[in-house]
Amino acid sequence: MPLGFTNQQMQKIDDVVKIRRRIKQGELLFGNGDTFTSLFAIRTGFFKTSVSTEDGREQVIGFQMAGEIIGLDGIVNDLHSCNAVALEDAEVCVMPFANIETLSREFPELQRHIHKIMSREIVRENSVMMLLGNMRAEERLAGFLLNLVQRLHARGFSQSEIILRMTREEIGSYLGMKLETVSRTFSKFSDEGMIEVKQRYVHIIKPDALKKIFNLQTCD
Amino acid sequence: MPLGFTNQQMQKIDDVVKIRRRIKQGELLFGNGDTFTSLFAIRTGFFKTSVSTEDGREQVIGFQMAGEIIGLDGIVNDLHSCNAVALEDAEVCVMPFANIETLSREFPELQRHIHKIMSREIVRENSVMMLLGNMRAEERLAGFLLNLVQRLHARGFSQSEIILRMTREEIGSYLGMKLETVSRTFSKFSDEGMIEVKQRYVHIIKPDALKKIFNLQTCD
DNA sequence: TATTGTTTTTGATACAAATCAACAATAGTC
DNA sequence: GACTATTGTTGATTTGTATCAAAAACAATA
Repeated sequence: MPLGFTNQQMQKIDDVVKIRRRIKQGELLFGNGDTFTSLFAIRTGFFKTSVSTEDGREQVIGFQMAGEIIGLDGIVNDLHSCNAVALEDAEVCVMPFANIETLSREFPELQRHIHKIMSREIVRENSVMMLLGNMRAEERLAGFLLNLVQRLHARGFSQSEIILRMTREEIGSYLGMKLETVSRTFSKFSDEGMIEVKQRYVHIIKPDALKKIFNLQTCD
Repeated sequence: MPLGFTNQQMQKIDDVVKIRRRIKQGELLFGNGDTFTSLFAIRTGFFKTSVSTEDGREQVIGFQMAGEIIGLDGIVNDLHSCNAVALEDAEVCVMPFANIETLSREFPELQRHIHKIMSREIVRENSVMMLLGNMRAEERLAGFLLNLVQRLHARGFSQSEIILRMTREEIGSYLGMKLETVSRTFSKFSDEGMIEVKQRYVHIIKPDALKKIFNLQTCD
């Protein structure tokens, strides 16, 4: 949340954010078709969001962690159009969107904040489209790992070690590849000494090598 | 624009929208790194938006037509992170975002409208991610054609005939495939009597067959 | 009308990733 | 601890799309 509010203002904002909800691992926070009333701010835990085709194929559209906002998809039609599943026990703030709108008419800083959150999500999805449309398996996985550590590091976790919260299949769905390819690519990075992998544990030994794969795959 | 405003309100809103700008075919409306000040409402013409990797690969992230809003990517960092190029001579309304924010604090309907526009873009990108991550060339092209006629039809154009504004290469970039594959897939649809193609002209003869390819590729 | 450049189509071949399959490692349960 | 289900790894093979290449269609310009 942005700073620069008076105590009275903070009180009003706190009121919007006071309802909490706990979600157990594997549970659905909201699903495709659910009526939309609230955005959710993740306090603790880890989520995946996904959409599905009629014939049952799932596309993971994002992995979200503490401090991130989910549910923005529901605003346009007052219905959610994706599923949000907790990948570990989680707690969220339930923020009724009507209240957010009212408050953000009162507080320009909050209004600006909401706009930035939505714009950030659009920009994020743009780069996922680049990843899915133009990159090869190694580039995708390198980009995925770099993005994940960067976000975890920003939250005070290690710069080089990750415990993955998702399966190979979920990573594959997000990256547009099959779980076997994810596994093989992990093994390849490991064989080349760039990372150390033991199931869900990943240690990034040569971040620069990953960066090189990610953004200049053609050179060198 | 939504209805339900008084004359005085409409006047204020009109003021935000009164600056026009003409963009010739091939010209850039805004580019990656440009400072963001305004959203653009397309009055006439057709745009593509795209992002690029350092090594020069381009990913088309959308094709936009009259009535659609572009520039939302710029809000988060006050910098544009994609390029918007006119694919035919175009005219846009330049809408300074600071004014939009001020006005939308005053008019809840406008505020709601802005939120819906951003949410709609997020939902659109979700379905593009599904397309890029999970679908095969035929499904992608079928989906692309159906989406395009649907949007054109909503604007009063034919339900079955399209003049494409973009090259095979641009379609391919959007759909995550090479121009040759786009061309071959067009030819395949044509051979099967589902569409008639002559360069940029496309006549959709069997929309149901395309729909079948698009959403139940595995069945049948 | 001829000329040049761009876009599109089509064919032959190569390759990255999918698929099919078997097994290993781990987690969860009785 | 044994047993089952889930998840992950690795190998062999297939396949869809990319790549390379050439020609055809079309657009722009002289």
